[in-house]
Amino acid sequence: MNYWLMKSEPDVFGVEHLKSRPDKTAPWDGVRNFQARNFMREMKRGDLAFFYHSSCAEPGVAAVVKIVKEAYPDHTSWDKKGEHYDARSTPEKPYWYMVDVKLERQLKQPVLLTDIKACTALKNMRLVQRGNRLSVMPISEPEWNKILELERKKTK
DNA sequence: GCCAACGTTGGC
DNA sequence: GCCAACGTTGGC
Repeated sequence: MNYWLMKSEPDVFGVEHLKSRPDKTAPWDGVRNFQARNFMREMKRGDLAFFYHSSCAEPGVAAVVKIVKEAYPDHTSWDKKGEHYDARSTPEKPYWYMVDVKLERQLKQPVLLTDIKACTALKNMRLVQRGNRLSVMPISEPEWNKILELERKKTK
């Protein structure tokens, strides 16, 4: 099993949106970055990911989600009227992919970016390295556990 | 295949 | 809203 972190802007699609979806499940569409796409294609059903809120007042990990459907073509890429349209992608030759995620649980207290930055054990995370802009990234098991530990500490 | 210009991300 | 840092594009 692998661990991941996936970023989304809560104003556009946050944990609250996911929660309100049928079966608390939604496609992770709109990723238009090769590295992020490739990571999504490596995801396996049952993998866990942190749902990270970016570009907001308090950026940080807000929830745990589970990958419930492995990578399949992102149909928003051939919707000409949509925001995520890309002429290179067609149903015959898809260019971009997405996975389905299901809300596992919302964190009792979000683990904020400031918390993560303050934690020496998490120094090597891609998330906190300079100029990081990747929206989907792998996380090591120790890092995964450390973040959950930070959650427990905050909840106390 | 290099690299400048451009657009985007995302924290502050 | 600013701007640093990065990925992508396109001219050569």
